[in-house]
Amino acid sequence: MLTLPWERIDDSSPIAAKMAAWAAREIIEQRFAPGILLTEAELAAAQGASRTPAREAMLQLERWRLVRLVPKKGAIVTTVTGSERRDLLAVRVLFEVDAAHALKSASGLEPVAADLRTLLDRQRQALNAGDTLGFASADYSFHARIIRSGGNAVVDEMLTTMGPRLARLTYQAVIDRPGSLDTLFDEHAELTDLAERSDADAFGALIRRHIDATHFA
Amino acid sequence: MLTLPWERIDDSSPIAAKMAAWAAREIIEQRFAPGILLTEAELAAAQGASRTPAREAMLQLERWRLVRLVPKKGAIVTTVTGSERRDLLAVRVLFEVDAAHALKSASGLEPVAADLRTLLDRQRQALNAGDTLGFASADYSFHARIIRSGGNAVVDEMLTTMGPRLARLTYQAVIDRPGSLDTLFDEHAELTDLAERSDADAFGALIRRHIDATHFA
DNA sequence: ACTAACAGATGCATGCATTGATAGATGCAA
DNA sequence: TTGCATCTATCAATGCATGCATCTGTTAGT
Repeated sequence: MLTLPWERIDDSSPIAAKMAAWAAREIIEQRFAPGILLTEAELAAAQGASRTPAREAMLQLERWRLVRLVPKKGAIVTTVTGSERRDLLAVRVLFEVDAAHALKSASGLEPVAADLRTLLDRQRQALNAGDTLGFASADYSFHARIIRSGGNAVVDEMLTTMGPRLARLTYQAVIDRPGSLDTLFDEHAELTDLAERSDADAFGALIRRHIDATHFA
Repeated sequence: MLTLPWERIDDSSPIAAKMAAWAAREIIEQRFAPGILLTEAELAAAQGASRTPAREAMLQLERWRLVRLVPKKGAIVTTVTGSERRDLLAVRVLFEVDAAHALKSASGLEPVAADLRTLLDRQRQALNAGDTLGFASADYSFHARIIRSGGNAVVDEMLTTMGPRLARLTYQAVIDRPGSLDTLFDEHAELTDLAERSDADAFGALIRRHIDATHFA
């Protein structure tokens, strides 16, 4: 279903994957603050494992751009800058619009609509429960569902890589500007409506406006 | 300059990076054939190092999708499928068209044109010298220069990740259909011309046609 | 201010346990 | 007796732990 790392970890997952998912959540939920230095030894100790999987987890975290690896020094938790937000969301919207375009000349939006409705509900439930990370995850899944419908495997891979970063953005949007959530919900609902009516052009146009309203208001 | 891995390795690079770059070339130049099984020990022995950096290199190779990592078994060199080609180039063209669009409303195409001319020469020289990988690398740089001009850091990252895969595609196009190179050259030259004339619309349109002609003829 | 020693962290090597595949042996049925 | 399925022992490769060397930033001392 193209979910976020911490949603697909179970007990049998490799330790490295567990540690990466755990650390990603720590960073996104700001228990590891931007700027602080993480070490392999710390990570290993925190998870009761050795440095080897910890190192592997560090590489993952760097791939997700949640930390910046400084040779012979450590891993510094990154700050979400304005330009990162802009660039990241520009790519997401690029993928979304492209997927919407692909859908128009293919199977249509109907198969997607039901899933979007479900994911929208999940978002609302998470928010009501005060589960900010759950909300961010559901928001990611909502957009991922649209993009995935384009059927491009390479796009899928890239979106998966972007996942934790996108979740981090949404998490911060919820924390920093809770008022923007109403708009977000309205637009997601509208997107779902348009999907149900298979209006791909309006769908694409709304996606563009949606980004601006939610993250750059 | 946004180059390929084996172009930015020097003696002081980490062993893991060296091994990954070396193995990537072995795969792209088909000394490691699709389907064969690579092991960490092999890689380590071939480079006179231990398994630890070899493992790290394996993770890179998997990220580049040059191998598929099978747990407790090894790394299988992937095959370039038709769908991979389609999806990969679809993403490249998506980035290119977007970059061209961004340029139109920004600084214009002129600053890019000179670089494209240089890279086009590099392609021709590599081909004359029978340096197929050099040709593929220059081709990548040509497209990368266009995309990078869009100024989106996230796009840059993704393109970098795609680099070895794109080089592999071009390498195989040269090997399999050398006749297609004339078309490729003509179109790259035409793109350069359009860039010099700052005709962004024609530029974008030609990019789309270019992909089809080179890789799906 | 400059230098030198120190401490902490990575980079890399290596050893051990675990696991998945495979070849060979074994037993049973036709 | 031969063919086939199954079971087992072995082996190769990873997953992980750990130890040592190297490098970098810092701090104490002159």
